[in-house]
Amino acid sequence: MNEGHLPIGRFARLCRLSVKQLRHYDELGLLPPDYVDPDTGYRYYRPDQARAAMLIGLLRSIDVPLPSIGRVLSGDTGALGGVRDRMEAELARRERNFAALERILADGLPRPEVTVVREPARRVAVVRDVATPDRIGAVTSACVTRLLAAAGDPRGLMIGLFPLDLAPELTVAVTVETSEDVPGTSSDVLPGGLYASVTHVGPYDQIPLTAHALLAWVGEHGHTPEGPLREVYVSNPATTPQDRLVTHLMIKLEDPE
Amino acid sequence: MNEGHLPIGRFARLCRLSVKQLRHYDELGLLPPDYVDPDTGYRYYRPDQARAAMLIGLLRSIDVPLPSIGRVLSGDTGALGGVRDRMEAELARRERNFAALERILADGLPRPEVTVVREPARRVAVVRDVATPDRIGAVTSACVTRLLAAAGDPRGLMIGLFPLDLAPELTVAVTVETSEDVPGTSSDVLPGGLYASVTHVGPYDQIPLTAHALLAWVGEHGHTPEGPLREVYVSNPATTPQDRLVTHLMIKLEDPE
DNA sequence: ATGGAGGCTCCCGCAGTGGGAGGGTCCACC
DNA sequence: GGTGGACCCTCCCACTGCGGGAGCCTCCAT
Repeated sequence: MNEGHLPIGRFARLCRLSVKQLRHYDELGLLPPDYVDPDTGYRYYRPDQARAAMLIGLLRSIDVPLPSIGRVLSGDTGALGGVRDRMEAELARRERNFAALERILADGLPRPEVTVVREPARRVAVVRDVATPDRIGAVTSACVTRLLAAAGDPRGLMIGLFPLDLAPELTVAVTVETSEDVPGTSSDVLPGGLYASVTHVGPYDQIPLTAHALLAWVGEHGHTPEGPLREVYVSNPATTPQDRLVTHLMIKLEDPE
Repeated sequence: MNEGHLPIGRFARLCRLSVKQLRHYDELGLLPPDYVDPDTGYRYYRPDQARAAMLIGLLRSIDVPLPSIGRVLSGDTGALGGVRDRMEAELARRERNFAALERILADGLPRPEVTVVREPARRVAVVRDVATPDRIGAVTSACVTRLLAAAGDPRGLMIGLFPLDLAPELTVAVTVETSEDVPGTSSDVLPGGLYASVTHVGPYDQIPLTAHALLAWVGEHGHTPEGPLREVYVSNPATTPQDRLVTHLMIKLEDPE
């Protein structure tokens, strides 16, 4: 221990962290003091450790978890990239949800018109994939692309199928009505019967809001939803502005005995 | 307890929350079940509670704290606005810090050129205000506006003063050199002496990054910073693109004996 | 009547601190 | 060479918003 050493409080002020934080980072091995007095336990830092401390502070300010910070500090150059990707996704999610909140503030809680319709059974070509809840949008559009590639120019509307349980892993499917087998897809029959249906107008990433309202309606009217949620993509997203995209959301009701 | 009642698991699936969450919200009084069996403790929900449950879910998805959600649910119409404001500030902060991270990814940790300069004492007109850490930017520009209004067209550069300790409440000041008293401002003398100085080029909200680097330099060179951080606003933000804004950051060093 | 799904309470754990108790140390000033 | 006050130490508890699991009870369809 020599001249330049700083006790923890002074060092904390220098790098604008709290004493508690520094002790915690020491415990985790993120930023061990240069010297610890074996008798008193006093921590002493070298001033040039401030740079690392400030990097920690910056990364913390964008909510990078401490273990990732550890990886960055120990020279894992790839770690920063991963951090950035996660940040980006997180920011996007925040913005989406923020938009939903704005919508609620403007229009109040959505209570869209729900109708009960009788749907025929439909023979469809299906493309499936497994997604995590935050990647539903991306995986679904990938499925759409694959289905379009396989089925060519479809006559009917495409219908997305999404499980009601938002499990950590869920299988999404995109279908289109067809009379014959389509290579590269599997075939299936969507059951007919009574469906509760609601029309969502607006961007796809605000569908959950309307879907929730539909589920609430189903509950309030004493029905039990059955099977996956259907999304019928009425508009062409390539030619329709986001605000005008029309999607029918439908959920099968239990058969009236 | 009657027909329409749902046990917790079914209700959870309906409104896409976990059983744990519902129990938690019950404990907090956010969403008490319609009926609790006094013998078994079983919770039973009315289907029309799903709408409230989904509102909770939506608000949680944007990280609104449960107590705030409670206020919204109990009809505090102002609460949603407050929520939105906090969300907005939070998003802005994230974006700022994200930009800082991008910068670091691109350029590496900043290690700008620090020089030691001798500054004369300056007689200045001062406008002060108290800010919270996240409102420093706004409060500072308000001070600038007030100072400009009081001092007219200043000859010298404006200098901002910011305490080094980032306390929850801090006093920021904006000054401009003057030879006579300026009504509507207080007068002060900025001490002369040796300063560590660094030039920050870029948006004002990335100043903390460079400021930290300056502090780190000061520490590494065995100095002790003294007094507030100075920011000398060299560019005119009205006519300079953000990326080219030049600001000198300076911190007084202890007097060499 | 029985089995399995689903419910209950209670306790522990997480991350990343803040707060505080209870006690030892350092240092500047007298 | 004291002494007071600032500073440091280690523990422990609290928070938020849940998830996991133990150990037990209840509901309902067969």
